[in-house]
Amino acid sequence: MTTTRRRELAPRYDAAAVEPAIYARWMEADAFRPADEPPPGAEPFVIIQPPPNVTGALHLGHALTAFVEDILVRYHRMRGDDTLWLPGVDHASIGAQFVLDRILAEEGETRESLGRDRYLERMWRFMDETRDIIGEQHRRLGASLDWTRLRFTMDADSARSVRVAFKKLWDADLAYRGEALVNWCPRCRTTISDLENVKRPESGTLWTIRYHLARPDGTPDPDAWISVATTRPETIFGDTAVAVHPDDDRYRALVGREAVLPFLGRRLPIIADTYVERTFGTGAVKITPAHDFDDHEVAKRHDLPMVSILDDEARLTDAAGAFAGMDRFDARARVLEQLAEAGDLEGEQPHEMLIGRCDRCGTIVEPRLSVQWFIRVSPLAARALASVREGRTRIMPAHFEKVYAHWMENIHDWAVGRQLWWGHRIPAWYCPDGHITVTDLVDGPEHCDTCGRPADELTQETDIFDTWFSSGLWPFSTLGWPDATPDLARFYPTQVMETAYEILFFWVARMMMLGLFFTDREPFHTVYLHGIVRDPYGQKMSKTKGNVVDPLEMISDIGADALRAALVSGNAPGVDQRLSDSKLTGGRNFTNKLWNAARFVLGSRPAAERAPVEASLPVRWIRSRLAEATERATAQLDSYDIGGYAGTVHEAAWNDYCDWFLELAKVDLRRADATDADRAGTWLAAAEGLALILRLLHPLMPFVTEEIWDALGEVAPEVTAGEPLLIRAAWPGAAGRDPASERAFGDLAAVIRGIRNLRTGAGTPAGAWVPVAIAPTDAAAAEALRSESRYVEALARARPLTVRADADRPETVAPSPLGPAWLEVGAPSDDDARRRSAQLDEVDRNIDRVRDLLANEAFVGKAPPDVVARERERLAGLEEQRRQLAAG
RNA sequence: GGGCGAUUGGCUCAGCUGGUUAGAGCGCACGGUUCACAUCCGUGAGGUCACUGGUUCGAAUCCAGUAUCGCCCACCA
Repeated sequence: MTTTRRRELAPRYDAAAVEPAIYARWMEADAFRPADEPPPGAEPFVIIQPPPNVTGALHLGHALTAFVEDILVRYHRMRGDDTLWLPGVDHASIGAQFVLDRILAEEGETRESLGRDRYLERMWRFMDETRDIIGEQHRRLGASLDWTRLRFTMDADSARSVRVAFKKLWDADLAYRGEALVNWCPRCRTTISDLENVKRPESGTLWTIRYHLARPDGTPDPDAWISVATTRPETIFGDTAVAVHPDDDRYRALVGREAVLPFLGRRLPIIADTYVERTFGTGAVKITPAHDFDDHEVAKRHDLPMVSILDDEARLTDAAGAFAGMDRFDARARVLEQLAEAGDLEGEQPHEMLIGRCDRCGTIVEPRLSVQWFIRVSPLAARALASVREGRTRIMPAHFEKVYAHWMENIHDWAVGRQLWWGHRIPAWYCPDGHITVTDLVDGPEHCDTCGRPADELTQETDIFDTWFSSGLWPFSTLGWPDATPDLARFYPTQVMETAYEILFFWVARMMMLGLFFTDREPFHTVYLHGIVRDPYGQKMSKTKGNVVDPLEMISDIGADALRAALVSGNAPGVDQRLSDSKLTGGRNFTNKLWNAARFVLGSRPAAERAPVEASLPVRWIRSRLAEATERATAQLDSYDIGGYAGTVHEAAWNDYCDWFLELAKVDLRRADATDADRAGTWLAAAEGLALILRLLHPLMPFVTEEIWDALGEVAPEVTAGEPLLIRAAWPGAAGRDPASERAFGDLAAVIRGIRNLRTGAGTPAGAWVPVAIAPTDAAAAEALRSESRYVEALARARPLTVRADADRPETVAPSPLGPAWLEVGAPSDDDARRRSAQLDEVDRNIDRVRDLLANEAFVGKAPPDVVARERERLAGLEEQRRQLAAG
């Protein structure tokens, strides 16, 4: 005699207590780390985590990224793939400096007061304080990252990858130093990329200013002028020409003459260029080559001088004469004032325009001429584009491939230098003779590559790299590149890059370009882009709007599993989603449902030994249904349809297993005439079903499933295969479909639904037992009804259930494939009659439709045979329904 | 100015390469304190799939155009 073991699950699931304990158990079991050797024959499955910023507090975007990746990783791990999910943290140079500068300000220090070395020391201390925070937050999400491989973009290995990469680019003539116009943030005091220069419409003013024409002696003619329109009068000091459209009759005579620049008296040629819009402003444009991208192009075409007038903090330089030292906006006011006094301010009007602001600090960005390091990207972009065009890397959703292509085709050289301190310093050294030496040696070059001058006469470049340069190497630098490490051989190229579509250009494009150049392989074969998580009204979440949902708060409240279900359900790649309370509640309710189903199963084990027993129809049915769910879920995960997978397992668990199967199982567990073996068999099937559902659900809701698995394993190790940890359990196989049982049970369920329907129509109290009769359509139906009657009775609360001929049936029946069923109680009401006639009408409409379809020779002739056969079958079913409804 | 996407019941969204009577969750109505769960169960109402044409035996799905909304890119100072 064996004793039946039980383990009680708490009446309520306490996520806040369970989740940390489960995570600790996984860590203790070292469950996230791939085996030391790849399992024989196993396919690799590798995701390199997009490294969150070291300064970043966890937001829903991180959470969604982590959830999608964790689902894929847990799934592949269960499948036995050689699975690695590698975590990282990004040093976020400009972002980190922004944060540290604010802290320093509170301490009464500044970047300058500390100087580069002390500033960096301070930064490293700051890093030590903050580096682990984001990882800890990811652990609360349930992210099963291999923490033993945690990487930081500023660690020594990354630094070497960066140096080696840059040296290779330099040697291949893909890195160069040159003068160009760049976006300058006067507050961060660095160059920023086009992508970091965020342009938004703002209201400004368009001023009209008179530039007097030059008389032969070079002095301004008080009676002749050309009026130019500008939104930035302070740039006047940098003007080197005035441009008009070549076909503009108003100005044709002036082309070739000269105007005089106010304040400075510089003579400006009046040139013709098609860049000028005749209809805008006055049709004449002041050309400021050093502070405007368009003007810069014009200047290059016309060989104009370029005069820089702004310093690092956007104060005017000596080039502005008396205005030198003035802030750009103060200067604007003074310039306007003085022009007005001189009578040369002709007019002003409000003007809507695009203003570029620094993505980081919001300061208005200033185009500025400077000498910078660039990456020549066109050859890199060509390869990166071909990889996607030719399908070696797929982007999901697919329409982003067009966006990607468009960007790659119009790409400009990448200004990679940043005038910041926190980051990887560009490994270039200058010799007094002007030679440049680039090296990947950690201590710098031994001598000038060109003239051999010793190292102590060389000076290193002070600029650092754009953060995205080290990020662009991430898929392989994290695995040991440039060394041929075992990890690199084993895990590269990776499989999936999952990230927000917002950083397709920032990051994905750069990884593609650099990955192909350095490794000759696409760094991943699938790019999964997720959308933005918005508030219930479709607004972007932001601190200033106060509509931010904090994932950690949600986790304390409803648990990580619930948040995962809420965020992932119904989510499609590339589509923004609105996160509402009802979704979050839905996630919480689902964990609760699962918990309670498990409580029921664990608590209802009959005190009997397991014995072989013929499986009941519900048991055969649920096995088949779960096999089908497994098949679908597997296909959906294989095709990265995460939302679809969540829907599939949700429906299988809640609808099929809980609402139908467990109710049916109760019938057999509780009926008085069941044998011990029957009960044991039913319970075992329920436990097996639960175990299967736990496996299917584990990637979505790892904590609650793991906790239930633990309890289930104690009670019934035979269904958990003795595997103590669900995270290590095998993903189920999809075999076991049983169409005959599905069909048989489908018929029975139709009878049950029909009777429930009649009850509601008749206003029968839900708890009341009602006598029901059913007239089987044939002998097989009669047999089915008799052998399965107990299920119909219990689920429809129909007792007694009589199976007999329909001689005495009333008009109101519930038609079903097994025959019409009716309540043997009370007299038919008016409602009944209305229902019946509505039902008849609908059936008739459908019969007509299908008959017409089948009478259409074009349909029968051209539609595939299986479609025609299906319609024939449907017609037969409808006609049977009609017979049953009408016979009364 | 270019490009991309969206438009499906009150709300949020699924509906892949065209093939049952277009689905789900929430909300709503009605009925339920049956010993897993009221964070639940059962039943139901509610949609001419934005509009107009076209292709097809068959269109929410493919094509063209229109309208509205959203996003990205871009050199009107």
